[in-house]
Amino acid sequence: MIILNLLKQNMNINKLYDHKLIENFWYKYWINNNLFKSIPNNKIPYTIAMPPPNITGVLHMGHVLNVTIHDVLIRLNRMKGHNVCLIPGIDHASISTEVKVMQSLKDKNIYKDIIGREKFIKYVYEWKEQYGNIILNQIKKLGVSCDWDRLCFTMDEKYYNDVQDAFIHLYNNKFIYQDYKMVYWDTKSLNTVSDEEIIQEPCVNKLYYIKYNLLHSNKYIIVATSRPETIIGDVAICTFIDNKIYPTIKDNYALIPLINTKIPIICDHSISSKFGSGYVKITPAHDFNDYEIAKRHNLPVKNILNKNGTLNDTYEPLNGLNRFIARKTIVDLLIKNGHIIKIENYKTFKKISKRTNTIVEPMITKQWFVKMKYLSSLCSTLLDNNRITIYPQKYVNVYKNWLNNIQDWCISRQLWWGHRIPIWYLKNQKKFIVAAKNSHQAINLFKIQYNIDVNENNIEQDKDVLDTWFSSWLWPIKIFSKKDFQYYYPTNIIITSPEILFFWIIRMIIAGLYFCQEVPFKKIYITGTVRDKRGKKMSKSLGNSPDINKLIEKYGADSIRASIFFLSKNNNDIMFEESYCLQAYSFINKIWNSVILIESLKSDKKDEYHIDSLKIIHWFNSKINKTIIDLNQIYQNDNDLSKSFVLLYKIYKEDFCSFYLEIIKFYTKKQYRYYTITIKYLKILLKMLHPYIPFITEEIWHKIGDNKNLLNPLITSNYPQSYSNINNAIINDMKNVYDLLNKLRNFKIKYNISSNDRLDINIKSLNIIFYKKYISIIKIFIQNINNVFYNDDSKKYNECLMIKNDKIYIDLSKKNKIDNIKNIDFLYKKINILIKYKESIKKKLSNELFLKKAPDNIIIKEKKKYSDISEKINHYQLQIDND
RNA sequence: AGGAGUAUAGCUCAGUUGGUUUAGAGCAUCUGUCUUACAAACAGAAGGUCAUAGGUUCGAAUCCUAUUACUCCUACCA
Repeated sequence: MIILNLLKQNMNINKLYDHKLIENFWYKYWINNNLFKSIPNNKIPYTIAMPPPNITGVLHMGHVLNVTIHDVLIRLNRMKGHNVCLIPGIDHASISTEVKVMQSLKDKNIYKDIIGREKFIKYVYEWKEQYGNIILNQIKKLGVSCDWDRLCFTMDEKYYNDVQDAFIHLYNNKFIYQDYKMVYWDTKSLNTVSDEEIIQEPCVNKLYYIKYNLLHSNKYIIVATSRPETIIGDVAICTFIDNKIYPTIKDNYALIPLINTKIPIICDHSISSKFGSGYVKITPAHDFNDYEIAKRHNLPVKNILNKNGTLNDTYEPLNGLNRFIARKTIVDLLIKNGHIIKIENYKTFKKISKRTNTIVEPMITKQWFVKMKYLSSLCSTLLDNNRITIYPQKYVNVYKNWLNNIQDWCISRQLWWGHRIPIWYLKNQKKFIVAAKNSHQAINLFKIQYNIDVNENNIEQDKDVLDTWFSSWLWPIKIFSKKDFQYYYPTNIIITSPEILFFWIIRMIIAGLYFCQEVPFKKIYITGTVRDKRGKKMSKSLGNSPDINKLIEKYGADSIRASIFFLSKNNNDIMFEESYCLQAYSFINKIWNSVILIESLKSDKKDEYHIDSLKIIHWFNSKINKTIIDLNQIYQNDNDLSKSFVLLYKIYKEDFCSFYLEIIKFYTKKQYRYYTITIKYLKILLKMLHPYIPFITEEIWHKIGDNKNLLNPLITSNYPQSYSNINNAIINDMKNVYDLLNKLRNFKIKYNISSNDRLDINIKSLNIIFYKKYISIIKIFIQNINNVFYNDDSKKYNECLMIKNDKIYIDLSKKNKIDNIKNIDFLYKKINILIKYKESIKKKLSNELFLKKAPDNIIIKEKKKYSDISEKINHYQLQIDND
């Protein structure tokens, strides 16, 4: 048998769909014929600015999801006659790029601090040339129809300029200010470090319980700390809110051990009663949480560390000591003076700089901020006025929550790769500041604003660069030329993942409103997150995303795109596993094979239909029109692309292949011709499927009918409109035919009826017309049916099927009867279920309150149900009795 | 710690304003079938106390409250 299979496969090998060949061909064709290109014209535009992936990126499943949704919407709207424009881009990604390039330079023994800023930037550009396009090529492989001529990079000259303009504009309008912020500091490289450059390692640390005496009493309080050397920087003692002892000590002061400085005792909601002693020392200069508390309580900030990690002169015995040696020294002193009550071990994390392997130190630094209060108020009414809609709805609350709690935005980063902050200082006199794009402008401004004459040599530009988001928040407003902006802006939709709703989406809206007085997009479409089978988010760093190139190679881009929609239901998270591609792959295979069948229907003869087959043609006509309408409804309402794709999957696989084609195939054998009408339906189906699976549909489009010319590709064809009325009666009829078929197939299996058996049946029904109309179709699927009698009382065989209230008697006299006991068991099981159901309805109907309060139509329905069920039970009971 | 979300078949999810549903799909499972487009196919079967506990109602998977578990975002662990 296996050999036979192999033989068959080999014979059909040229019939197999070769996705690699076909996908490459069509992408090239689309590009070469400028079919993705968009130029302003008199059509209505449909524009999407694609979220620019990082240049450090490699395509992972999350991108595939995002990018595919983009392309489906774009292809759909292109076919619907819009002037569509999908703008691709890449993001310079300051931090991750700088870290990545530093890493690669480190292997060559090159260090950025040694080679200097200019040379380093040169290396970054070299790196970008080499690796920056990987992700774009992968996007192309997926078939995404971007206008590649509009490719935009956040470090392009024009974009760079725009970012600087935005900063200067905000600065001149007093939205940008300088303030202190706590950041992590690398004491060895003397630089700030970002979260991405920090490794967290679990470790066991010591927790010291230290006695602080009170000033106006002989009591004391115990404070737990892991960093005893910082007690000399204490400015307060803090306890939790419900501490019952607090009222008795709140007007008192605590004395710092050894140095005996008096500090106030406060309480704050951020302190937990469960950890440590319930009292915390507040050292604002050296701890993130303490810094926040100090700000809330107006406490001073007392720095005790030098930038290289040694202690300063706050307390003479520790002056100049390394922070870890200082800890030992002060612990010894505290023990000697009886201030240490106990020392405990506890599990925590230490944060280590990837650059130098030293433990990082919280440090207060001067940074640039954007005032957000007024800016965020610009978007407060957008949702209520429907200027922007969010899909799915569940993110509306998240959006509002973010907007209400928005904090000022720290936009400076101590890096070299990125947009350099356009601020100029007078050397050695930092209080003279101007915002300017270049030294030339700066010199002028110093003269105008401060009346100071300066030259290139005594001014300097701020060394830091801007947060990457400060460039990407301008994305939708700065990717167009001035002329194009009028035409394309605002864009129609933004498609993105939930985690950057705050970082990016809200900020883009703010920028759009502030700089252009118009929202940047009308709809926010939030996709799910792609996870692996264990629920972990798929990402590069975890390495749990499958290699997309390999997946495309194996299954084809169409399959990968389709599987996204099989999985992404309701925009929920996707648990991805490679095996899920198989369903989509077999669907593609199915489509290809169905076309082989359809092409075999081709004939020179004039079309001529068998009278019975017209029903199926009319039915499919209604069905396809209904699908067109249903799809349009989905596209108009919420763009739940998974729902629409599954609808298409079902009509193609179940209605078209399993039903329509099976019947057509049957009549074709009898020399009737159905090619033209079938091609008409196929074309409509291809059009509707094209946005999801563009390659195979385009290929088939050119292989069928009279369409064998490349001048009329599917990608730019017109999207199908509903063209005739929907006959709901026939759709309903066919559903009943389907039910009947199921019952008969069941019956066949139960009674072990072989395909050679020919059986007579007698149908007793009030609706004989229905059976007479469709019996020819039923016979195609159930070839066992021999003579059919209607309401013939002389023919009442024992075996009987109940369908609704119709009875279909089947003569099994020519056939061995099946095992009676088994059959009776089955019938009893059925009766039991029905009796249970009957009871529940009886209970309902005998409930007076139900009869009094429930609406009439419900009561009538329940009564009808009751009588129907009673009859069914009787019917089954009768069968048992007869056996 | 704050905010949001989810809980329905082995898995991924539907389930319209509470009553046409005896809670449905698709995968996976099991059974049957080489059938001239497709065995990566076709046909069939089995599988569920709708997370738990209360409440509202004539009637709850659906509305309300509490609990539990998980996920995400933000901020963190003295």
